Amino acid sequence: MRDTLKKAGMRWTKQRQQIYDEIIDETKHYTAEDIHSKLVNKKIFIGLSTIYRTLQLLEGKNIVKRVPIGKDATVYETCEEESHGHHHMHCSRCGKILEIHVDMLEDIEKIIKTKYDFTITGHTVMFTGLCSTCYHKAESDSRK
Amino acid sequence: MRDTLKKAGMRWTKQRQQIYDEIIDETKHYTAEDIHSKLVNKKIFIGLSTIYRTLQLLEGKNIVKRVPIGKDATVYETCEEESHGHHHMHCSRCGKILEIHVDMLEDIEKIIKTKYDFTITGHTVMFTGLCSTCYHKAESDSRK
DNA sequence: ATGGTTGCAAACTTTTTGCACTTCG
DNA sequence: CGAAGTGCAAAAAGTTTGCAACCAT
Repeated sequence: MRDTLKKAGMRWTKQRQQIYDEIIDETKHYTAEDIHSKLVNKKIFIGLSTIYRTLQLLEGKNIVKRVPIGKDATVYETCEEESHGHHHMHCSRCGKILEIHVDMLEDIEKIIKTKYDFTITGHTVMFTGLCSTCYHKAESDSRK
Repeated sequence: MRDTLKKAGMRWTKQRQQIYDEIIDETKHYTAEDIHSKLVNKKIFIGLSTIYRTLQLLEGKNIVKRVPIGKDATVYETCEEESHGHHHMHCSRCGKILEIHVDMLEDIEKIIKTKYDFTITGHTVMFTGLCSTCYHKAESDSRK
């Protein structure tokens, strides 16, 4: 990331390093607010606007990407190095987000390239439904 | 839609009818604002908040669904009756949204049910990349 | 030195909410 | 009639922006 930014003539600042530290080991999803409060907990004070600006920057550089979760704030996740990674399942009852690790889109992407001449650089898949727990709860609710 | 709402003990009002008329024949995407201004153009005045409330309601009833497009406002589309329908491709250069009509997730959904016991009721797929036009433009740009 | 970067506060946008009034059933 | 729905205006919530000070290179 440091090199990517430098190559683009941008600077590697203390703030960017600190944001980077927050999101790099992160397998989870986060909003600008999330990062801000995690830093505040560590007594590190960075302006919220800096975080917004940094996330936008990193999105443009394909270091983070938005995930279509959360109807209020913009949720991001750190892009994975290898291949295409995981997908999401969103339980419409409890709101939980689960990750799926199933290889699935490789073949489809080839078809799309052939059929539509669209060059794919990334994708987001979100399944909606009921997680195991909620599915069973919903069943027993309906028996009442 | 009328029956769906009535069954849930909700009322079929003039406003809901008018919003319904706007979105039903719609193959496109729309925001609350879009619907509002289309109605205003037809000299129909409905409070914006009513539209927000209605869209939320319809989302819960699976009549419309959000699509992860547009970083500013919430974009919806009307759910399709049959099967699972289409998916989206978002060109990161020109911003155009293209629709893909490729059957793809049926098999994967079965796998997910078995592997994760997650009951899928819908899904959203968004591919990011370059459309044919932009891909060729980008190529020639890099030769300059 | 110089131009990208930050912090702060103010501005903006989108979405939500309280409440009195209206309307469907 | 009574409960659900609407409109309006005010409030929230999230995000962006202008600008002076700051600091990597």
